[in-house]
Amino acid sequence: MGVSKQKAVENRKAIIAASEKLFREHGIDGVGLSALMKAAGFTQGGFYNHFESKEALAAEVVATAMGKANGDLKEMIAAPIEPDANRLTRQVDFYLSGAHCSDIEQGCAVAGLTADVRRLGHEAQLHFASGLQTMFETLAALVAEQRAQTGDAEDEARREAIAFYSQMVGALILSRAVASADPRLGEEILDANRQSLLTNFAQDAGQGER
Amino acid sequence: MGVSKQKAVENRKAIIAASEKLFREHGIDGVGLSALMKAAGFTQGGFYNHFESKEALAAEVVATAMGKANGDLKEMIAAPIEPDANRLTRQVDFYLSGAHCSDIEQGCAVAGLTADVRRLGHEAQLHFASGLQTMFETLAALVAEQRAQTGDAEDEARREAIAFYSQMVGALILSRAVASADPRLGEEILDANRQSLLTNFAQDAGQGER
DNA sequence: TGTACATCAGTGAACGCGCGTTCACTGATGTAC
DNA sequence: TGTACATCAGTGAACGCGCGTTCACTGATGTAC
Repeated sequence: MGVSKQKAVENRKAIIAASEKLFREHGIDGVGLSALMKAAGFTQGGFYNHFESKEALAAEVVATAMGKANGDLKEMIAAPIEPDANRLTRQVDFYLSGAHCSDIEQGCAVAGLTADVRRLGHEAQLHFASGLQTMFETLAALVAEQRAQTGDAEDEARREAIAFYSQMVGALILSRAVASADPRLGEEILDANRQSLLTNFAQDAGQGER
Repeated sequence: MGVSKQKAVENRKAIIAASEKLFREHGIDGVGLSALMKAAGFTQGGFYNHFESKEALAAEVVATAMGKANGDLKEMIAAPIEPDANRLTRQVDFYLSGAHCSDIEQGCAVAGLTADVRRLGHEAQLHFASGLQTMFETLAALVAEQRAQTGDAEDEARREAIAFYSQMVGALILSRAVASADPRLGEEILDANRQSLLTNFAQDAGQGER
């Protein structure tokens, strides 16, 4: 009831943030507007002061989630690292850790949203696709750097980056799908993929492709 | 209005079959019972003659879908093959084909259901996990056969099978997620993974895995 | 084999409920003079 | 700087709608005699 413009902008962000968590956990069809608004600390009627529809909110949620994921990745890459450490290895270890796997609300946005994106509106799908492009570009640079021989095979680096990321996402999603019914299998999936990824991408610097 | 027992059993199966397609396409929260029954050729009231609840139906759908997927895979493996052909290669080519990618309703049940399983009831999750176990076992045998040296490294074959399948599923799901918004990216994801999988799993028979 | 009756798959209307969305109302914020 | 008024974020009740589920009813199937 009477709120400064600045506060209104903050509140809008709070709705998006709360929605992202709930969407990831329960799916977009799995939460109602009243639950979203309540989680953000408001009553449901105010929703339409900020968004045109639930679908419009979903599009913004996807956009900010992808932006954040890309930001996090770039930050991690920019951070200093011990000279003999391997960034891809570190990325694998983090991504396929039990902690990341069980933290659906705050973990990787791609893994948390991929399954639902297909059923969202066009705008949300565009944001997702463009966010994924950025992610592949960042990872491709990382792979190229890892391979030392930067110049020659940019396409190859991108292909590897895509395959690398696809496997990570697949592993995480499968592991989460069985985590409750068969926790041991869930961990086994993470372990097997960690080992495979390290062997195929992170360690054999530029050796065995093709 | 009076139906033989045999016909009733058939009708029940028809409901499960129709539900599987609709669940995969729209998610379990995305279709109502009236749509499910209508797709199977009935009116909605009859649903509870066959199932205790929507959740119970979902559990049966997951069970039959996983059973069918495992049956298909085993059948494919049992089929004769030219002496120099590679079953894993053939599997990759099929799985990551554009046709399979766009056929969500009839394609791989795991890829079509994985994302929703986490939000289903316990029974459905159990069926999914046990179906996935079977799939891994079948694939591990295939990998072991491929590696020629069957005896020594059963664990290794299973690990590779899990990683192999995780990457395939991840690729398919990511590709589907962007297929509408960015079809070229969707195809690129399939291509990059196909190449990666062939390099890492199907071709270098028993060479580079520790 | 024929008749009488119980069963139960399928129908279609109805139930309460929560959904996404709309609306009249409020009052502090921000603006005009 | 002070006063008067428009704005608009937030409230809470209401809307129609489709959901999952229930129910009385139907009539061919299957059973008992």
